[in-house]
Amino acid sequence: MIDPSVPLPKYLQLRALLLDTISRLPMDALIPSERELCRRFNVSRTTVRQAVDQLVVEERLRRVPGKGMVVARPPNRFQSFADDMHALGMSASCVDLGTQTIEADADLADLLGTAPGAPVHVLHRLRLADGQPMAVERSYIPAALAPDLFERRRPGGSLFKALEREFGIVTDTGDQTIEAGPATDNEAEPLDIPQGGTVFHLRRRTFSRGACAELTFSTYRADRYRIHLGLKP
Amino acid sequence: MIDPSVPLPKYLQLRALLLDTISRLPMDALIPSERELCRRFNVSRTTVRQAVDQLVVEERLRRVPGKGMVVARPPNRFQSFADDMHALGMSASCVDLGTQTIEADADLADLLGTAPGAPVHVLHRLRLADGQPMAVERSYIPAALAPDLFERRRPGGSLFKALEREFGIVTDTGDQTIEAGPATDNEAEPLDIPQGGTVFHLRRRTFSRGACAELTFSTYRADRYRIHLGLKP
DNA sequence: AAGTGGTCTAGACCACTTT
DNA sequence: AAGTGGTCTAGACCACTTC
Repeated sequence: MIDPSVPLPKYLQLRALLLDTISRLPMDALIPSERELCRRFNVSRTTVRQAVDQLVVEERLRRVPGKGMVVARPPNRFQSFADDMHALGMSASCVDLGTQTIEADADLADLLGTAPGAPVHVLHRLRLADGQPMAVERSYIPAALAPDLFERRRPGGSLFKALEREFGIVTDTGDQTIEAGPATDNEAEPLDIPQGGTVFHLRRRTFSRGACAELTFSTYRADRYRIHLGLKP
Repeated sequence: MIDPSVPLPKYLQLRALLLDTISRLPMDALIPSERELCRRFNVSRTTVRQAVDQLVVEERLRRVPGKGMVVARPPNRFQSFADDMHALGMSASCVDLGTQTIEADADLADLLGTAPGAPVHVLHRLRLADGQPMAVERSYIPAALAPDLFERRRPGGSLFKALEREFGIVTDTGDQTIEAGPATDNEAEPLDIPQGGTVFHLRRRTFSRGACAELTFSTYRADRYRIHLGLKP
């Protein structure tokens, strides 16, 4: 199970094994005790605690003194559109408006951190909440990270889930800029709002292990949408 | 220095001592080595590492293998308006438009987590960037937390700094909602924009040890302002 | 009473940087 | 060569929960 000869430290090997176990378990499930893990993997308790500590920081496990360790809710993944709408009590749906694969120009390459001219997948979508238009989105994904994305992706499904399940890309950080202003005619039409109506312009990048995995420009109807953020120092 | 009889664990006592040291040191300063701290405070290396580990997670310290431990940049405090503007390359200033102390109505009490009728300080400010109006803000602070806030606060100075320095209130979490829409006449006038110009409406709450310390409604000119966010899962 | 996580000790060897 | 952080061991006692 744990190979002392492998260059990866024992506690990280153990963490990976625990993560695999956790992912198959329901929330609040009790996992084996620290001392039991020591016996089972033949490592010291310090090593077990080092592995567990990290999972606790990552909010995958909770310690319960006197009881044991239980599986915690998955950490806040980046808000998918569907989750976002459900939190507001609305149903979410999505219409694909088109896909293509282009070569990155200088600006796009700069934002994605790829070489200029590198192939990039583009996904154009209309987001609906309770059946009414809420946003239009244009997503860019470096083709090197997900070569046959459009063949493997379930149309209308979550882009994040496809990246994670089909290509093993788990996003870990991101950045976002938010602007507001009047909609252009091109934007107003699919959103079903008057020309010049107020919209949010969002630009979001999400990163996986230091590389930009996804760049999305969204235009949200400001009359229907409100952004909620939790802040941590 | 470290008292084994006190109920607080040694590693937390040590963490507090280190935090005090760190706060007086410039960024990238080298602090004593782990083994030196063991000798100096007469604790085991495990205990030292436990204290340091926490400060590393909190981004107050960085470890440099082979070198030592250095003071890291202070963690992202909540963006003060001044910091926000400086990041955009603009100078920031502030004009106090008035202060008063009121009794919380039901809505305000709900948002602040105080009892209805509890006294609340209100601070009304105009924010300027490069000398031009950028935002108007209305801040509410439970008077119980900062009784003589208006006597002790430096006019035009940072509210957060005053709460921290004068009342020991350090904010640890927060939430924020962002809307966009046309400005009302009341808002447009001090911001020096046309009636109906696009503005951001921000509502931010910051918490200190579980209690709301501050509630601020801001109206930002959308033609000059852009929101930047770092995202973590 | 037995088991759990929480804290703590006193060592050890490694890869790395500095001198 | 000396010092540093990174990893690891094999114990220990405590407060707590469960039986």
